[in-house]
Amino acid sequence: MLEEPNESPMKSSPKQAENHVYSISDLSREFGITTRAIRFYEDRGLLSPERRGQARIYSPEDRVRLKLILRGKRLGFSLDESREIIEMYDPAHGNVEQLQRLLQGIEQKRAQLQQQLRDIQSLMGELDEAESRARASLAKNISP
Amino acid sequence: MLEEPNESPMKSSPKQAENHVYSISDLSREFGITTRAIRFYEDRGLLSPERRGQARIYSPEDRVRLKLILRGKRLGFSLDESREIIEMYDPAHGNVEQLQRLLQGIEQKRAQLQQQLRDIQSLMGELDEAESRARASLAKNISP
DNA sequence: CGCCTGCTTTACGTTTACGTCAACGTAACC
DNA sequence: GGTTACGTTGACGTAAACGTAAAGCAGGCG
Repeated sequence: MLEEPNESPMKSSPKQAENHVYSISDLSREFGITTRAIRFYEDRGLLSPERRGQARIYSPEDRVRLKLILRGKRLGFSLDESREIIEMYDPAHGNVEQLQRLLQGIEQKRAQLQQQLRDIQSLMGELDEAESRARASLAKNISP
Repeated sequence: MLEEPNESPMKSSPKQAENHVYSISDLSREFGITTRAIRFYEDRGLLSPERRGQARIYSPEDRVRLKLILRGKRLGFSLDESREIIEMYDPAHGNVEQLQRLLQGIEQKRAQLQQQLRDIQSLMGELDEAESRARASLAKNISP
């Protein structure tokens, strides 16, 4: 666990409520991924942690971003897609045209998610049927 | 469009209700994928169409399988995963032990789909928030 | 007959998302 | 001061899912 190098034993300058930080292996352990993967996400522009010398130090915000990346992976998104989605959160879009493109992107993602919802619904139903058939077949094979 | 070579002008032997078949380009057009992709799915064991000479001819069942593959892709499944799911449908599992492994696999997939559902729910909510912020920012920028 | 269209196989190339060393830096500790 | 733990930057390797020619066969047609 990465610890703050407190010069004095007192909590130095509690300027913010959360000054918790993570090392790269902290995050790799927590999420069950390799440090290589985390560095790769940084390479692809999805993370940009602070540095203490050479070492990366991750803020709680970085940790949230990582969670969003992994959620995106569970939904089958590419890293580029996840990056786009994450960029939809921060309000770094002053331009009107950009805001409209953002709204368009949001609408697109929403449509995709609705399609995924439909896909999941049908797959769930089909799994139910498959389970029924399997259970019936089991009952027949166990007590013939 | 691939047509049956009817020796006689009469519909020869209507032994089955559906004797519709598809060429590989029929399917590629219908689903907006390349023939290369379809052949690749066959190579990976997801399809096994009949042959008329060298040419592949696809039945309605093959077409359904292809639809299942593409649905799997939308959900972020690998071709191996999609193959496993498709194999859950057909009742080619006589052995009791295999049936139990099948039930296990079904349960696993169900858990994964439920996780995806949760992920989609939260992402949808976050998209709503992002849209609100964008609209607010737009209103501010348009009539300051 | 030659050409076109559609299909085939073979094979090498590409992108994504990392895995896997290698070689090195640094801080702690015994 | 050597070792151990953890970190770093390359650099090369790899699996998945195709893309992209290249070269050839089969049938229809003007």
